Amino acid sequence: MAELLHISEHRDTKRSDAITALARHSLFSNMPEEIFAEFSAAAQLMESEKGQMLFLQDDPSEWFYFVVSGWIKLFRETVDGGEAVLDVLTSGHIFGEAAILDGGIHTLGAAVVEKTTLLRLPATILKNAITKNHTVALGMLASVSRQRRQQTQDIEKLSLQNTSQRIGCFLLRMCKTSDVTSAEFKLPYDKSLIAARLGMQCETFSRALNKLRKETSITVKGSSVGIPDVSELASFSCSNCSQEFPCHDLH
Amino acid sequence: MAELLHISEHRDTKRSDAITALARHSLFSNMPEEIFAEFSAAAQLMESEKGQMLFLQDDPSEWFYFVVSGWIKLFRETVDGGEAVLDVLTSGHIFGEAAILDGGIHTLGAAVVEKTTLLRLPATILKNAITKNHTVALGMLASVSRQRRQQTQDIEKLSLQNTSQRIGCFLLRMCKTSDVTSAEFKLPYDKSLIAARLGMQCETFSRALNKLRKETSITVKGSSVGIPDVSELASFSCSNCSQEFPCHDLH
DNA sequence: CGTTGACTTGAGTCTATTCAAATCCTGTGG
DNA sequence: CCACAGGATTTGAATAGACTCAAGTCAACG
Repeated sequence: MAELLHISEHRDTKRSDAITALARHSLFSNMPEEIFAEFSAAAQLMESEKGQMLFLQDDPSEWFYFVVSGWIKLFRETVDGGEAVLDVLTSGHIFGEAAILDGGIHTLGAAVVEKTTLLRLPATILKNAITKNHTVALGMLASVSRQRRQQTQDIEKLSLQNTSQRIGCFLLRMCKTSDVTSAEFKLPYDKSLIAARLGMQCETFSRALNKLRKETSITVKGSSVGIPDVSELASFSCSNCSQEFPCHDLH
Repeated sequence: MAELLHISEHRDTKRSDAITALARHSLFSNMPEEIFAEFSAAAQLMESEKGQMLFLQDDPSEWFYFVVSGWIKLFRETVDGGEAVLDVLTSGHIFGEAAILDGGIHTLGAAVVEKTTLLRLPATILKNAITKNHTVALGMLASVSRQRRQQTQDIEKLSLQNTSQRIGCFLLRMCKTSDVTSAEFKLPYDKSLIAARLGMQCETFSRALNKLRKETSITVKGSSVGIPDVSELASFSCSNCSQEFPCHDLH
């Protein structure tokens, strides 16, 4: 029993840490305490393994989720097997909440990309909170607006940039601050998933990354990327962007 | 003076008709009367000619607009001359309002596509109304959500459908009701603009439309389109869609 | 050490683009 | 009412970009 107790204590710690993180999310941070308490009481900590489907497009929405750690992809699947990856999310982001505004039906599917810890929250609480409380409605409005801006950018990029440029912009978004001149980092998830997120095949990704390596001074070794001259990469990638570097990450 | 008076009376009639139409828009229809009165008092009737720019991307947002009649395109322009058309709007739609949620800066440009009558409304009134009034905030939330759904669909289509299929879906959306078996109509605006809206060149549009004509039973003569068998066109176009026909028009 | 999955490379193909030229349409001035 | 200029649309030819399928390489893991 001691062992179980210990595990349970550990789990409780994890859960309360997760709720602390949840409280920092912009949708929750301005929320009246008594409403946040509802979410906090109902939140369920979940550990999910790679490949698990959390919901599918057209499912009725019962829950929405907060990512504590790990990676989640949002996607749409077509009748004949195609898949479009609309977004890939990690710690600090919520997903599935938009269904509340879409007639209670998910417009995207969500799947676990690698071992992920989530908080699962009842959609009804959020739905009621939006209806009842002005502050929550404004928070939701800000959240949906951010998504709209992000999608606007994605459409622009799909329409106007070639594959190398899209990869270049993706790499630039990995550079945390906007005023760095050089950067080194690891790719956040599999190349094949990055390819899907950018709307290309993985073979095309591989070749386009090679082209980017030839035409700029970036280095790539496995998942390690070096960008010795950020502005050089920006001028290669963003000539077909409407925005100056940096293409802010709009999450 | 009689003539002037007559014109002025005519103009007043047009303006009040426009305001009646405005009142039917979902953002305004549930609004408290006293708030709607503010919009109604401030609304300015505008006649705009083809080519006029209403605002550009990155402009500070002072106004938003309601389309009384005509056509408006929303677009982004890149550094080196490319343009992505994000949407094309007509009677009954508003645009430019999203800037209120984007830091007061327009994320898209707006241009008149053909002679258009607009109501111009001060952004500050809407901004204040959203802040002050819960119902207005909920209306705005519904409006932004609709845009988000629409963009999600656009991204899916850009990622997964070829040019002929995208045109096919566009034609299907022209069929007003979802249960028709056949339809005849005129294209709503220039083919070159449809091409841009669907993310392709006009030459490509022309060829892809020919292909669609060869592979389905649709007829095209100038801007007149006949669809003798809607379900046939749907099965050609929507095999790469995640949704069953009809791809609802989400405006 | 072999297996598995991720990634890369090669070859061929297809789709959409570019540039150029022809054709169609429409509004306008005569 | 007609001829015509200018824009819209179509067509042709060549090209470029991305995709598919197949094969090979690499690295992690049991």
